[in-house]
Amino acid sequence: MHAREPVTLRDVAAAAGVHTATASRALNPDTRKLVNADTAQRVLEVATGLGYRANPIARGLKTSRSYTIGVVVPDLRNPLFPPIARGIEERLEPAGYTSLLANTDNDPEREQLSFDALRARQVDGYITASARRQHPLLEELAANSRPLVLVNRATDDAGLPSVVPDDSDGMRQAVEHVAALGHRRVAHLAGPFELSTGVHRHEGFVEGMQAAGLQVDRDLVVAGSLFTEAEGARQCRELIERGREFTAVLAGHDLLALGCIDALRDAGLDCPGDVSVVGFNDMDWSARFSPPLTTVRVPHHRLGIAAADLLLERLADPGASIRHVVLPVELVVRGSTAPPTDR
Amino acid sequence: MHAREPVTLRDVAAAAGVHTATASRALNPDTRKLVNADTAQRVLEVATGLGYRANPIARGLKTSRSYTIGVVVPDLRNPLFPPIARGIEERLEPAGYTSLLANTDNDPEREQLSFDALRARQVDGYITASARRQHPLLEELAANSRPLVLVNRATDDAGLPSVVPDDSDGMRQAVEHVAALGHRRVAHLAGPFELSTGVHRHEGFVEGMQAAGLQVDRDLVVAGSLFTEAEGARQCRELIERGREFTAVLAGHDLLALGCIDALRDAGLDCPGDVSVVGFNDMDWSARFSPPLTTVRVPHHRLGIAAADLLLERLADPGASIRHVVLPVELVVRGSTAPPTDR
DNA sequence: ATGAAAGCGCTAACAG
DNA sequence: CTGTTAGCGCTTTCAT
Repeated sequence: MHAREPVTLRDVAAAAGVHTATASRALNPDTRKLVNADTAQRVLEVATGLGYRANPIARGLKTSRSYTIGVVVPDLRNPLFPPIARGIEERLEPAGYTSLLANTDNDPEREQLSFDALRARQVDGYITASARRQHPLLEELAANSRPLVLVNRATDDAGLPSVVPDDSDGMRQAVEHVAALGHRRVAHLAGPFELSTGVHRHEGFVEGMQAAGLQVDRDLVVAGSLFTEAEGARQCRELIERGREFTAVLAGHDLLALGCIDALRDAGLDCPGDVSVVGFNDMDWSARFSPPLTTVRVPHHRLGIAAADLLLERLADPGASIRHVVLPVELVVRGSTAPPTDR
Repeated sequence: MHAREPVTLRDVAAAAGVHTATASRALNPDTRKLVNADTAQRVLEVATGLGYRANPIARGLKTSRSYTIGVVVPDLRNPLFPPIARGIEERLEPAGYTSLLANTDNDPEREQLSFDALRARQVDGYITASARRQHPLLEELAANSRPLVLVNRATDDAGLPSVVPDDSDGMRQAVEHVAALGHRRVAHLAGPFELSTGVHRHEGFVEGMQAAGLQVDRDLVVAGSLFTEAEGARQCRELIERGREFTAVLAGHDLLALGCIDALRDAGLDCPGDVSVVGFNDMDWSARFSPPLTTVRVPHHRLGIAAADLLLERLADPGASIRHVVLPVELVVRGSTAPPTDR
């Protein structure tokens, strides 16, 4: 049986024969010690008996805390983000926080809207995966209101705590792999340079090439503006049109790699027969693709957990020092890479 | 420039030289006509000038409306749900509602928790994709509180509005396809029978077989308990162990189909060479799998939009009749099906 | 048409 | 240890 009308603190207090303030204190673990153990016990029992459920709205009005965390992702359909969101949720729940998810669609206007909506709902903090390297909105947000943690992508300014994968190392591993296979003409399909993932993977590419004693040909680096299959295909077509020879392509994202493989096929080139392709992220099902994708595995779920940890830390102690966590990544070799062949 | 402290209604009223009540009326489109047009105009200008943003928490306390919709999904990593969530969001946003996403992980306990959290946050309505055929929790929720709309999965009881794909028709199309290819020994990997998607697809299988003049062999129907790759593999192994001959497998979900293809391969059977496999949902990237998956396309995004429409309808008129929307689905033939061969 | 005042459910001083 | 009082920001009577 359930009450039709929500039972309020007043109801509990009345039923327990105490004042609402006492009931409030008894119900709140932090203030429970202020009240007689017997009374507290009785209030608790009455509360559960009545099915009392604190109204967080009312509480928030008073405390200006909502026990809600705003999680902002650029696109839920990009397969990296669900596991990140899941990790965040998983870590936040036991701490008593609920997460409110918002999608920005990579659109600055919608992003502004999302943050506004979240702020209006008095979220206690934010975790966002939508950071660009220059991002005044985020800096302003962090300066003027609640704690903010960056996940997956970071800003150039180190003023915001962040949890990111070791992007440059991942790309270095990718270069090392194709270099070991014997590739010398290696191309790079870069992600957007206004994103940390875009630049850091590019840096890793350059460093890796140097470490392998290979030359970076600027004509074999194509900048991208999005992390989508269509963009990967476009970049690959551009690469082909430039007319420079290449036998391996290192993409800054699995979706870029998939689009690239399509464009290669359209141009009559086989992967990995003619060209090896490496992705980045190890998105779900990438082992099932044709060919199975060689890629750099990013621990998205753990990225989410670590970001939630950082936020919880700052929520507990807003003055805590700003930490930057970098999680290791690992190359997963599958079927889209092979030794180069003459063609 | 941004104010450090949020600007409140009081600030606006003071700046406009009116009482808070007047400011409130001017700001709310529904009550604006109660106030002098000039005054209203002035208040509006001052409000935007000051960057005023109504505190929905305070408003909700009074009106018990939060302009937030709770969206409950069983698992964000199941690739159907992000597009559904996206569709919901897309439709809700212009209507002034924000959606709060919660994951249940297919766990009734977490589901209870999610609904509690949502209810506590005074959401104005719910859309859930977590319905089981018998689901007292949902019925109670709908009876006692805010409007609730079911999406993708429905309850047996028609008391709750719902938007679902035409599951039985989809499976009928799948049977027709393999029958036309010449298959006669057709197996079915069913989804959980406590879900509408599970039973309806099974019903469609039986009907389709009859329509094609084919016999349903009970040994060729394997019940499942989850929509995961591991479960699909388990079902497929069970099917093989039963020792009955079959040349086609119709799975109740793409993930089941993927697991099935794995198990087939482990048993030395090729898809589609030895056995044809059809999935259900047309999840993202299913054209890229090896082999590309023949499957039934479900319009997930539109499912979400329609569900949001239904909810908006009930929010506007709680007495409106309960509607049940069924969206058409369409078979997409790719590489996992082929004519049967002797083996 | 607008101001005054009360109150949504809860918590935080402040007394006692 | 517990009751009293006030008030979070807003909406809604009720007056005027």
